[in-house]
Order: sequence, then structure tokens, then C-alpha cells
Amino acid sequence: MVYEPGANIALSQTSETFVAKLDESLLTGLPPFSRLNREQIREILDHATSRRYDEGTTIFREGHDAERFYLLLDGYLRVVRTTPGGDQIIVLHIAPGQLFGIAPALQRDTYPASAIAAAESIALSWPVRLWADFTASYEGFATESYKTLGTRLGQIQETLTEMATQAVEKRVASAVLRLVNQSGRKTGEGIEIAFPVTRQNISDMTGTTLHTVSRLLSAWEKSGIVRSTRKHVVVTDPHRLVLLSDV
Amino acid sequence: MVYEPGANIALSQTSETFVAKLDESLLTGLPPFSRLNREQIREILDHATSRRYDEGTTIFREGHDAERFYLLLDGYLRVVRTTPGGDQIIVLHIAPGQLFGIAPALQRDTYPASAIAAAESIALSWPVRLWADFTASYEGFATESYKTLGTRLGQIQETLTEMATQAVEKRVASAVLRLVNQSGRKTGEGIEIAFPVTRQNISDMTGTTLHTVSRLLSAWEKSGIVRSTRKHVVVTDPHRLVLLSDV
DNA sequence: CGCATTCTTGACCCACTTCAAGTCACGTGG
DNA sequence: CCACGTGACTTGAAGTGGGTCAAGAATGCG
Repeated sequence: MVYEPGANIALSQTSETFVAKLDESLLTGLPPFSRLNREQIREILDHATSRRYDEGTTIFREGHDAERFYLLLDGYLRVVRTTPGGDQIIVLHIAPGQLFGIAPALQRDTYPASAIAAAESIALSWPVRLWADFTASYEGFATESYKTLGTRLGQIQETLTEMATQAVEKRVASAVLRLVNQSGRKTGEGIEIAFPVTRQNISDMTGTTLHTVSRLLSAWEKSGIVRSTRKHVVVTDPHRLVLLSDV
Repeated sequence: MVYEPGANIALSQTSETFVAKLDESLLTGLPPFSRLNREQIREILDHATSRRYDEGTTIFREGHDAERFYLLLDGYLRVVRTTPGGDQIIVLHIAPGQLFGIAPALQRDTYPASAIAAAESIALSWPVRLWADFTASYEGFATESYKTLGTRLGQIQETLTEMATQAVEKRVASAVLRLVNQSGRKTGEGIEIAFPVTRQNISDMTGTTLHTVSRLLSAWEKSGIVRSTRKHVVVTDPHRLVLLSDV
């Protein structure tokens, strides 16, 4: 019970699909909706489906028909690609407040990767046919969505160059820092990654083996940079980790 | 003189910036413009600047202000990212008929990578402020542009997974096949990559060293899969190369 | 013809992977 | 509440892919 469900109390129930009214405050302030008035947000929510996903649940699968697009309200997701050979790699993570599964924005009719709940999560979703309506009717929705996409493309390119040019230790250091930056929360000992992460997960982010990750974390723990337990990592000395990542 | 300038005779002159009228046939049939009538294409061309780039010329640089967006008419480009440490990797290639430098589509104000002419090339360009006009005025322009972006995002993810999971020989085989697929032309001996490629270039695509690429090409040449000379590769047995790439 | 790039090839070596054999943590069910 | 089973983690030992170092040969441009 290291992980606690999070902020959106209104939704922290166990029902699978919500018909009940969603609170407008859920979307207020999120970039894609920031320029909309109360009424427009109401419309959007009235078309939305809300659903809870247990840790480990697949939300949609690579290659499947893109039928819906999503907004993560609470929790964390892994976006994963699997090779024909069965190896898988984690392309990026999704944090609360972000759109995902926005294949329609790129005129795709299948999802390019799978989305898996890294922790218990809650997401809204809409059928893709509404995408055109949203972008046409809501000022700023398209703009902000494409901005998200741009950021994500940048991130992936970043990961790609890193993968191609850096040694394993740097890649793992960067990966851990990325996790901390997008989901870190302060604790007594340092900054902790807010959802369960295994050595295997980290190796899937960095194209190495769980063994190597384990050895690195052990070494870092000995020199006081991190503290880690099962499925859980706390960075106690972020500065030294940054040094390792970009020397 | 292995490389010959290509099809667009109207533009194969050496002048730097064209003011002369561009022929409408240049854009007819290209996806982003396919649904437009003659008059609309005329408008678009009247706002375009045309320019020739020698092999090796940088068209725009990573991190610089995105002031224009481009369409490649003839030639080939490398899209390159450089690390702080000075290593560079080739993210993808651009073939004739494709839009590039379309940062504005993703609401970016700087280019996320550099574009370099891999061979003598000719491109049209427009100031970014016209992007909004184009997407608003021209049916299908936005749609097709985002489709391009979607394809490109897919390609990069593909490369990323490959980088993270495959051994060097497979990565190099895939890279060569990718080049052949998007710029191959038949010759007596097999399919040849239509622009100059060095061992170093291939290693920049695959995150390895020019030495390793050289050894691989030598080995493949001995077993009759490729023939290669300075800056030039011909695949004589594509099938065997596919086998190497995806066992 | 000379010089700069590109390419080749051998020899060495080490960072990682692979293989193997555990230990540890935690949830489940008797 | 304890025993059991499974998934997560650790750590040694051995092997190797491919990077690094080094030297030279080919190619083609000015």
C-alpha cells in the first residue's frame, strides 16, 4: 500500500463504467480544455465514459482498431511496443491530465502501441468520431492536442538518440530521472517514483536486462544515490544521478 | 556522377531563389494537394520560395526558430539529431514529394532536428504564418499533413524498438533495407540506394561504428548479398538481407 | 599529382549479456 | 496465523559481441 489512489475522490469508486454525472472541475485547467467555458465542458463530459483500470490492465493494444481516444484522470500508464520476437520496450509514460490513444489526430485507424496501467488508473474516453467535432467546436482543443503530440515526438526522439549513443549506465540513470521528473513526489528520504516499477520495467525502458539494472541499482544504493525496495525506487541524491546521466 | 539530378527539369537550374513561375504540375498528385484545383495550387505556388541545396548543405538546424515549412521536390534529406557530446544520429530520411520541417503542425516554435541534403536537392518553402491559412483554406491539406506525421512517428517508434532489442547486424540490415525501400532503383546488378551513403552514415542510423558497418558490408559482399563502392550501395539479393534483418 | 576522405582489416579487450543458483517479499488459502 | 507458491530481486562466473586502437590502402577531387 505504498501507492495511494490520488486526488480525484469523486471517481475513486469501483464501478466500471460511469453514467453518473462527472464533475466539471475534472477538466478545468487541463490544457486541451483550458479555453472552454463551463457549458462546453459539460457537453464534453456528457459524452465521456469513465472507467477504472487495475494495475497491469491493458487499455488498448498495438495494432487494434482505434475506436476511442482517452484522457488519463488519475494513475500512470506505460506505452509499450512489442516486437515480433516477443521483446517489449516501454516507449513512454502517461501522467494524469494527459490525452492518450489519440491516433485519430494523426489519421491513423489503429493504435501504434499498447497502453497498460502501471498503477490503478482512471480514464475518460470518447469514440473517435467525436474527435472531428471536438477540434471543430472547441477553441484550442486541436492546438493543445497537437502540442502534446509534438512534445511526445520530441521525447521519443530524445530516447532514440540516447539509446543509440549512450552506454547502459547513463541510459538507466536518465530513465530513472525521467520517471522521477514526471511522477516524483517528495518523501523524507528523497524523491520517490509514484507508481510501482520493477527492474524489468526499467530494463524495458533502456534496452538492457533486468540483471544489469539490478546491479546498477545495488551499486547506486551502496553509494547513497538511491534507496530501493521491491517495485519501488526513491532517489536520495538526484544531483549525483544527473551527473551519472550526462557526463 | 553516380547520382543524377532527377525528374523536375523545370527546376534543375542553379539559381538560388526562384521568382519565376513554378509549374503547377509540381504539386499535382502529391497527397497534401491532391484534392485541390488548379487555381488553388497556383495560389500556393505563388507564395512559395524554391531553392536548390548542394549535397551536405544544412537546410535548417535543430533548436533554431521554425520560420518556414518545406516540401522536398527532388533529392534526399537526412534528418539528424546531435547530442551534447557531439554524437549524431540520423532519425529518418525524407524522399521527394514529402513535407518536412512541419514544426508548426505540432505548435512548436523551434525545429526538433536538423535537415541536411544527402544529395543535391530542391525544395519549396513557405513562411510558417501561412500554415494556418493552408490548413483552413485547403481541403485535405491538414489531414494529409497529419497523416505524414503519423507515419513518421510510427517509423521512429519502429527504429526505437529495433535499437533497443536487436543486435547490430540486424539493425544494419534493416537500415539498408529501409534506404532501399524508400529510394531504391533497379540497376543491372540489383537495387541501388539512390543517393550517396557512407559507412559512417549507416552507423549513424544504427548507433554503431563505421568499422562495424564496414566489416558487415564486406562480409555481405563476400556472400553475394550486396555490392558496394565508395558512398554507394547496391543490394543484389534483397531476400537474403530480409532474412538477416528479421530472423 | 597530391591531398583529404572514405574504406578496410587485424588485434585486443571490456562492458554487458547469459547462465545459474539462490534469497527475499508478499498474497493466498488451509 | 503459518505454510506455501510465485514473482521480484540479487549476485557470482563465464563468454562474447562489437567497440577501440592502429595502420594502411583505395578513391576521387581540386
